[in-house]
Amino acid sequence: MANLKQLAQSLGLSITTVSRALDGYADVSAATRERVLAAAATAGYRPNASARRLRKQRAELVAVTLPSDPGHIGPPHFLDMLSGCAECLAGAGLNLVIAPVPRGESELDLCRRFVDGRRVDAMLLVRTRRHDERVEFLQSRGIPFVTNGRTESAVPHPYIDGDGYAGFHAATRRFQDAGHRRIGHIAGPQDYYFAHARQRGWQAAMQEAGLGTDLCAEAAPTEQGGYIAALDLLRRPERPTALVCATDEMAIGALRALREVDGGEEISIVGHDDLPIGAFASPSLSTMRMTGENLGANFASLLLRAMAGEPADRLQELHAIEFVDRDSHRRPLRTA
Amino acid sequence: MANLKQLAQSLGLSITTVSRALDGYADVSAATRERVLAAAATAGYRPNASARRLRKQRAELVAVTLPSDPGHIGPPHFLDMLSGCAECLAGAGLNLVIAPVPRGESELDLCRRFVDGRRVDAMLLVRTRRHDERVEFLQSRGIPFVTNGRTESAVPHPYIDGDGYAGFHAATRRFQDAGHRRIGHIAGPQDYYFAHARQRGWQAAMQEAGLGTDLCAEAAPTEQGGYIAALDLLRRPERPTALVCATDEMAIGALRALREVDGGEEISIVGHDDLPIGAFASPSLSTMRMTGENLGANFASLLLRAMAGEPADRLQELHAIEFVDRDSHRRPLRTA
DNA sequence: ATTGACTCCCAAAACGTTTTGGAAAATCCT
DNA sequence: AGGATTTTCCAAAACGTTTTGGGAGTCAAT
Repeated sequence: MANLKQLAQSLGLSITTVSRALDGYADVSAATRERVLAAAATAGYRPNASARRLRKQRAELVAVTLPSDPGHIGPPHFLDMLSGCAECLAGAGLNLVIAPVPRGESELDLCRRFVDGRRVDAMLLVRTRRHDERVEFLQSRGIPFVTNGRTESAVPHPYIDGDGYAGFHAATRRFQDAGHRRIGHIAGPQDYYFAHARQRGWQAAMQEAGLGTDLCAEAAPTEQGGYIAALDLLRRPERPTALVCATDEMAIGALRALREVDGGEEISIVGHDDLPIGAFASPSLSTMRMTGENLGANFASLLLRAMAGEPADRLQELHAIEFVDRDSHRRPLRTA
Repeated sequence: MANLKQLAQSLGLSITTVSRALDGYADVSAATRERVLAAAATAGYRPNASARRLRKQRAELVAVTLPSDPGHIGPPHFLDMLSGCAECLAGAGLNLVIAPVPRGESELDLCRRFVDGRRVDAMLLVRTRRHDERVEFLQSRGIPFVTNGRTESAVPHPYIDGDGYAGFHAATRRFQDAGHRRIGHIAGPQDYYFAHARQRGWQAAMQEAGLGTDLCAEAAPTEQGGYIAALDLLRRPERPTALVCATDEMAIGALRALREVDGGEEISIVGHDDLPIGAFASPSLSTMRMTGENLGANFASLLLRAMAGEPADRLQELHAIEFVDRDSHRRPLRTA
């Protein structure tokens, strides 16, 4: 309610002493500290955030930019991740602001506004592109940041990511072991790193097995995109017997295509992300997920370490992918 | 890059004049304004946010509390709403911080921290409860806020909400008109206002038609909750022929139950929220949605008006619900 | 009595902006 | 020419905190 001056006045102490008492400095006697603490509690005193920020030259804020490009803002569990992240940051006195890109402005402009206006102490980047200009900008400014997803940047930066290449390689291999030879890939936009890595994983596994890599369709990372891409693949002369989809959302769209096309229910399919809703799809969606608990908290603690000055190359976490087996990946393969 | 003092020095002007030139005051000559603007542009000057906030006694921040209760944080499209909201607020110079409730702390404590520490100028509340202590607290502090969802608070407060009562009443009526008599309701937690309103809508329609209201099951507002509730209703001796579900997520869970139970595919079902994924469910999910474009922007502009001092009773928006017809609500009714 | 160490406290500066309350210079009106 | 008015600028205060650089006292050792 009140400010430091009033509190000090009511106690007959100086502002300095009250401030230091509250901050637990040693050069305040135990007796006065008690007195100050009690008075602060009954007055409901909270230091004015703006004043502290100005004095300490720290905004106590972290921004995460939200892409607003392709209809969808990101996977549905994305907010859970942000929430876990914000909670962890709050433990360090930092608040998380979400910064969607306004129309007519680029993601880069947005970063510039936040960084150059000293509105934030650090940034979080999600949905990284293979070549991401935001990364270059933040590196040039020397402001701490962590990305969720890698980039092809020449100079290393902190990131946390799942090993999509290995995951999709393994998933494709698994289909091959089950006897599939025509394994299709429903890919996300290839300028996103995650989409490209997943496609490369599928591609490599096919090539290693001496199989063709033309059963591939790229689309928006949404249910609608997956639906369209699946229809495309199903209409080809050599129709796939199994589908590896870049995301669960795309896989769920593809599932509808499979239901609508004759013989579609014989086609196996697997997604990625482990959306809760996948368990309730028809058939229930087999998928994969990044290992590890609480991605959000992990993301946050990487950022805290980056802010503490730890070098980038020690702040790169690549997590293994694990399978979540349900029904959709093992539909009876009709041996043609 | 630089600050006002350096900029002024390099121009041979006073801090005052530079500041006023940048803010477009009339008492600075056109010539000097040009000069200042040019210098500021090349220097990449952005006013220090903390300093301005301290001086203007405004945090330029708005917080939205995120409930972290029942596994799910909210419907999947929730982040889209927040994003639209944040974008609109940014147009007014306000940033949106997301504030998940840390474990061991109540939503009320969280509000207190933000409000009493002057960390925010206003608050947004979502997932309101019928009796919501956050509302009472914010009212007692006199800080502007808007809720997404109504409450049963005695004193009026700004809100934006869909007319769930009318929507569920109409949906139930519709089933009755199609010949259904045993219409079940899958309800959300009744301490949430939205869940209670929707249940009351169903209940009223049933009573008006002289039908019983015992085909009701309450569960968590998730796919899993809907699944469990549906199984419960399907096991009853007098099984429902149609289901009205509080949310699309619950409806999607219920769809799985219908697939697993004999004769389940004869049961009609409708949800609420118009999740994109509903179009890809099997069968495609009929649903309903609040009318109006861009809920988030609407939410934000209500808040801006509240901050401008407009009285609460002029800031209450109740939007009609419209049907989104797909396949699930008109499955052939076997006339028993 | 002086020195040194230690304890407890405080005045004042600083953070970078916005705003108040003029002051000087130029212009206009009789 | 002299007053009134307008134009253009600025010094200084204020916002509320943290931190710097001591300043009194007290106590023990010299």
